[in-house]
Amino acid sequence: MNIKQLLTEKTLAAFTQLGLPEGTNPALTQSTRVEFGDYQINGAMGAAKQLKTNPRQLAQQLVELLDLSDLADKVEIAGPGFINVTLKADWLAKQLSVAAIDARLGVSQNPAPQTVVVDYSAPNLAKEMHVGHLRSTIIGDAVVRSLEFWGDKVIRQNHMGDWGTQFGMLIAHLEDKLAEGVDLESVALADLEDFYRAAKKRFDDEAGFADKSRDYVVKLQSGDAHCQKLWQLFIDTSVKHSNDVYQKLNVTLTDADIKPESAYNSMLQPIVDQLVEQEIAVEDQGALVVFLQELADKEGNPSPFIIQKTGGGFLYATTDLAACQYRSIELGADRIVIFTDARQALHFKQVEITARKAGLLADNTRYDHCPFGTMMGEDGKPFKTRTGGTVKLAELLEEAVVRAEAVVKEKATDLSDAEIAEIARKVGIGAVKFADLSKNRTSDYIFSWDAMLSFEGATAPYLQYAYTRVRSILRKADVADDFSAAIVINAEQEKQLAVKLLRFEETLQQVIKDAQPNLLCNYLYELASLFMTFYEACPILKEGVEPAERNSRLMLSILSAKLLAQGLDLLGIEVMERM
RNA sequence: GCGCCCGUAGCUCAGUUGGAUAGAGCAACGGCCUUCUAAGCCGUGGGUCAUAGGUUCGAAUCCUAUCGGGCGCGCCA
Repeated sequence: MNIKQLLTEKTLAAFTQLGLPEGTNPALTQSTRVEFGDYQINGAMGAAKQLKTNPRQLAQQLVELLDLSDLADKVEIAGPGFINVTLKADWLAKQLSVAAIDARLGVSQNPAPQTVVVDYSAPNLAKEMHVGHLRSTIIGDAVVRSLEFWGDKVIRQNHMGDWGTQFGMLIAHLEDKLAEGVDLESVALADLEDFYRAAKKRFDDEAGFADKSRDYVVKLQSGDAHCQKLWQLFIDTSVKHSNDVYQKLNVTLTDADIKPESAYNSMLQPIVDQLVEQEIAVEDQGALVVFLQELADKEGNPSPFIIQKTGGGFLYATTDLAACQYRSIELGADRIVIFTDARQALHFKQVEITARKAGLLADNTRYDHCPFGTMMGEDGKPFKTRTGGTVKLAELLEEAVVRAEAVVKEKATDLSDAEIAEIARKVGIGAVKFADLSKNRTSDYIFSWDAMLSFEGATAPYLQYAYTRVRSILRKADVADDFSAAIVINAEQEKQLAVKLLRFEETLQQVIKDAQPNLLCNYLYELASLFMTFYEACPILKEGVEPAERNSRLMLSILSAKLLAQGLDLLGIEVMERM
């Protein structure tokens, strides 16, 4: 059930009857204030402007043509030409009855499933995952889950960085460590960050090490068996580390989704040759460059895009072009969605333009680079820890669980240690994820331990708590999930909750269209908040509640619980029976 | 120098394709637990939407300029 879509269709039909030009925007939105009803049609004003007629008169004509008698009990014209629609309680109740017993909770079936390639997480395997990787990983995963719930075919792509120049340095260092007889797992690669730092120090300070490193990159990329073997050891360990983090984060990525940079190796030379052949790339100062007039500055200087270095080396530009071809042509993607930070915006514009010119990206493949801001410290400057490093993601997650456990222990007295540990894990991880997922800004964002680990207010624990409150009632009432009863909406709190419950699909559509899970976070918070208000105001199992009212409210509670759990699951946040 | 993103309450942020009186949370203050879990609920205060122009019935949203922040601009990814 998508009320907005339903009303939009009806409004458009009335527009057509009025003889308005096709494509006139009905501008139908959720009402901004309760006293304006549930939905408002703002399109009459825009249309009147085009036709140079009186907006209120046009709105009047529109209202006469609009037949909303089955679902609305008020359709009023207000102000300069707003049309306010107030939904009928009976109609809402009927829709809710359907949704409550529906496996998809009232969300319609995707009429035209698409193949969507989603590129997210993409850690650099030379280093340990740090907090900067959080956004791409969990936003991407939330969008993936949403797309799959809607019914699209999703192909996850973890574009891991495993082929860069740092690997020469790491392999050289690893070789020396192994020669010293150091155990690989427990010592050498136990802490990837330390290992990287040690290698980097030698690269900067130790005579001959830098040359050896560069030599090893060339050997690695040209297929030297020894280098590849060492490299593989390193990659395996690093991937294992990433998998640990994914598991802790409740992220759906698996080894099957890994399509690292190295996987495109054999495609690079042919693509470069093709671009030269097509005269898209030209030689300039020894390198092969694509000059993009589309991104020229004011003076008309085209934007340069290097696809092959002097000396024949490839760059990430080349790899990303190969990824375009693989995803668009080979996988047949209708849409490619890439989650990286905003610093790469220009790069991906260059990739798209070049790939389209060269036919590496089909015309009917939509290419969405979804950027997000750079992470800043609490002082508003680029984020660094006191020691100048980064906060490890694994460390943040551990801290979250520890802090959550302290709170759970304080609040809950009748839970076993095992239950406490489980709740702390879900609450802690959920809090970290929700704190990040609920922000939309494409601008820079501030990393703060306290904000990340807050359990009060608009946080995951608030939503989880709302869920446990409903479950507690349902346990007490001893009703099954398929409990069915007539829904009657009387109280204002019931009405507000009812409308919100029926807006899940609207929200889901928006999340998918814009690749913005924060809209789902907002929705779920509002849903939980309205449930809390309903819970406080409308007794269910207390004495004096008529059976019909009790059962109706139980129905609202059941659907609230199901939607909260489903919505949180799309965000990769777990719920629990009690906390 | 050129380009991209951004500037909303003390702090962190929402604000749907331009809509009515700009909303939450935190912090502050005042209420609410003998009754469905107080990680909660109800209420109060707090804003020249960076600044100045412009477009129009209507601008936080669109355009221009200025100031401020971040980032990017050829052989790292």
